[in-house]
Amino acid sequence: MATLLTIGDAAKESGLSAKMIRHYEQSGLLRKSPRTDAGYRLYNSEQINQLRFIRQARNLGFSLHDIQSLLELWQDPQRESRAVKQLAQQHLNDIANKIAELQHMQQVLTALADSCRGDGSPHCHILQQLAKPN
Amino acid sequence: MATLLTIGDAAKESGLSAKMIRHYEQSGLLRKSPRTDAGYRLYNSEQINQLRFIRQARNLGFSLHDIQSLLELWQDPQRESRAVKQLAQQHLNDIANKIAELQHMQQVLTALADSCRGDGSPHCHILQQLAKPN
DNA sequence: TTTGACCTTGCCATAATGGTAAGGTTTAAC
DNA sequence: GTTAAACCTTACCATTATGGCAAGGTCAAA
Repeated sequence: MATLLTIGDAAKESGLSAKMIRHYEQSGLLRKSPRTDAGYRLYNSEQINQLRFIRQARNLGFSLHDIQSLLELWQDPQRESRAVKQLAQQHLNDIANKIAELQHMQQVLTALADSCRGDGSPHCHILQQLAKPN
Repeated sequence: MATLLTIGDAAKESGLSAKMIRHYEQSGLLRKSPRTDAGYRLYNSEQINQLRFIRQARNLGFSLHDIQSLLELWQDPQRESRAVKQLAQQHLNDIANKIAELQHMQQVLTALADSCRGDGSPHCHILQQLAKPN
């Protein structure tokens, strides 16, 4: 009783959009799914799981490139968890870098905004600072 | 003695790439610069300042769209600092949201990574979690 | 049989930046 | 004076992940 879903239902089940599922297939992240005679894609529960896997990895900010690796590791019974952890660690590194970058912007811009009256007068420290030769 | 710089020197002075300067011009952020007979773009010091302004705003993470507004405000003696501050505040909001999102990823992924041995065995809590129906 | 809700592919758009290619120009050196 | 290096020009393509639209085929229910 392998229930087969069309792409719209697969999308609902997985939380991805049908558009993206097609895109993942076309970009090689997913194997080509079987089709009905009319050409409709069909997904079984194993593939739905795979779609969920992708969605959850996307939610953690992994790139599709990394997700390809994660999928391969997932499906490889011989994998070493070392490899997975390394991907995660690398991604955590990227995340930390981005956070730091954003926090720096936040800090500088907050200081500028705090020193801008924000009233009807043209004087504005923010613009002044942006205009500095620095 | 209005010193005129070609785009390469303007790039060095401003910290932007020549490529981007052309792009900003073409996308309407900058007015078309005067050219030599041979068609080379020329920049005076006022324009160099404008380029620096753009670079500094980019460093704070403002979008080119916002920078267009900032430039217009900068050049408008009648501006109200209110408008500038509002742009800044909005951007700070976006920044805070992005940081929160990244921190959430960081938190979840850190917990997962911590519970993965990262050794030679295939068992991996990260993959397990990603594969969960949830 | 009709109609609405699906599905298909293909193309375009986003945001900001980089690369490359083919070709003209200027400058400095020989 | 010619040549070579270092510029400049435009135009096109690529990136990342996602969405939109259009034109057209299909399926199910009324």
